[in-house]
Amino acid sequence: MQLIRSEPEKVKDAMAAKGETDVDLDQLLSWDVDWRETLQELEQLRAERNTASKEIGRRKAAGEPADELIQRMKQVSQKVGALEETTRHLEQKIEDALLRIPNIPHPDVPLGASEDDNVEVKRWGTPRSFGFDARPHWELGPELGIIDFERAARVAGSRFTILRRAGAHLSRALINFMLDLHIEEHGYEEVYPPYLVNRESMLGAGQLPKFEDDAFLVGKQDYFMIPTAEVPVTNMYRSEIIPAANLPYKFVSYTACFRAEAGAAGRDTRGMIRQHQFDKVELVMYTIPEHSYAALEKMLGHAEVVLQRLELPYRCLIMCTGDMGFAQAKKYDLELWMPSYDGFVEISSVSNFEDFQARRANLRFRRDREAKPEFLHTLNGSGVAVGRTVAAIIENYQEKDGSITIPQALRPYMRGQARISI
RNA sequence: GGAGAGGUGGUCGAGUCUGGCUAAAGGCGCGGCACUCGAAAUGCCGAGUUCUCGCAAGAGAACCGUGGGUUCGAAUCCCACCCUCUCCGCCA
Repeated sequence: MQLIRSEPEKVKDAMAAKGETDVDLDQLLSWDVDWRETLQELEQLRAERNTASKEIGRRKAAGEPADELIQRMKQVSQKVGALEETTRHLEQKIEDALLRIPNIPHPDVPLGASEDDNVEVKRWGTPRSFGFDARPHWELGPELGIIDFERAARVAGSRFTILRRAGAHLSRALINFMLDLHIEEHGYEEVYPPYLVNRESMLGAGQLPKFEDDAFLVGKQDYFMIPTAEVPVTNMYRSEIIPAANLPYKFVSYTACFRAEAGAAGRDTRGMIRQHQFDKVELVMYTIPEHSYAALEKMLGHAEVVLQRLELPYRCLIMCTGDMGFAQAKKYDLELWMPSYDGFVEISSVSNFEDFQARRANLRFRRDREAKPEFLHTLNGSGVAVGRTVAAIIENYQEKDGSITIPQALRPYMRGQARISI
């Protein structure tokens, strides 16, 4: 709010860059003025009431009459009540508007309206030339008996997958491989959080109020199924004040993720690219503000190592203002080469949220004992999405006879198995 | 699910019956100072958060799990909800 008061133009520019039109800033500013005016009046009346109440207490103790003062305070209290009502009303409107204002993009981020304006910053590996007709994972998987789409549809519906035998094993191997890599080589702490979270956590991570339709809401308890481990993990320290000496926190978390994919009807309907449920190994960091951009580059590197060890060709994009999302200040996407798409498919996105989530979730740190609490910065990145990696391995490592070679790095996690065949 | 107990500051813990003098005793922990060659022990002093007004010094308001209510006035009384603990039942 302070930023909006002092630099409304900057916020307006940011909203324009992200294509957000939800909030009328001038309206918001005028509510703010009203709020401060009524608040002043309210506080003055409360102060009056407080002193009078003390006086009443004193008089009663001394046996002096206080009826006339009490009568007067009745009036004052009534006014206080009315003013409290109006401030509360204004606060709610202001709060609601504030929650719908997007994060301000970092100055480095390219301006743009859509994914066409994203900038490719890196390409690693070369897509293999097969020398035969490469086939999609949604054919190879069922043929090998390692993916079962039909029965998944029977059991749950569309956009669900059943992995079987070597498919399930491959997925489990990937999870363990990624976790071990980030824990042992990159120094992350492993976290296994709840899959159901309360509304406050969704708000804190910036999923609400804007993206309520994308989440699954469970039961009458107001539990949301997590769309990513980012939600529980960035909320772990909600409303705590962390000593700066403890930072950065680096967490790696494997969870299933659940998404309604409400806006994606008809897209990626074949295969296991876009699912209501998928597995993901997620990286989350809490840093002090000066360190967050260096941490972003490091985290991006950590995600890249996964793909490099698996020897899967990928590219890295920096997302433009219009495509990067509501809560992020700067975001990279990693995209894997997917033969069936004859193109790249997102496998990881690594973002700096600066203090956007920290403000919502009230995540603070203290530089030293005397210092005032400040908001810290949060980052997260996929390290990486498991289901899509399974699909990419099947497609990129397929052989002419329809079998799948298992990447070297995964074999220790597959009891040495080198090939999946019928 | 049944029965009971409880949620107070960094932490432990009083205060709640009997509403006002309570930002809230006391202990521990923390910071500073004194004593000491240094340390321990001891003594003294100091530390909450958010918001509003103000250039500032400062003034004021709110906060005792959350939200309502009663009252001139609520940590304290009433209602609802959330959470924790103990016992019983059920359960992977």
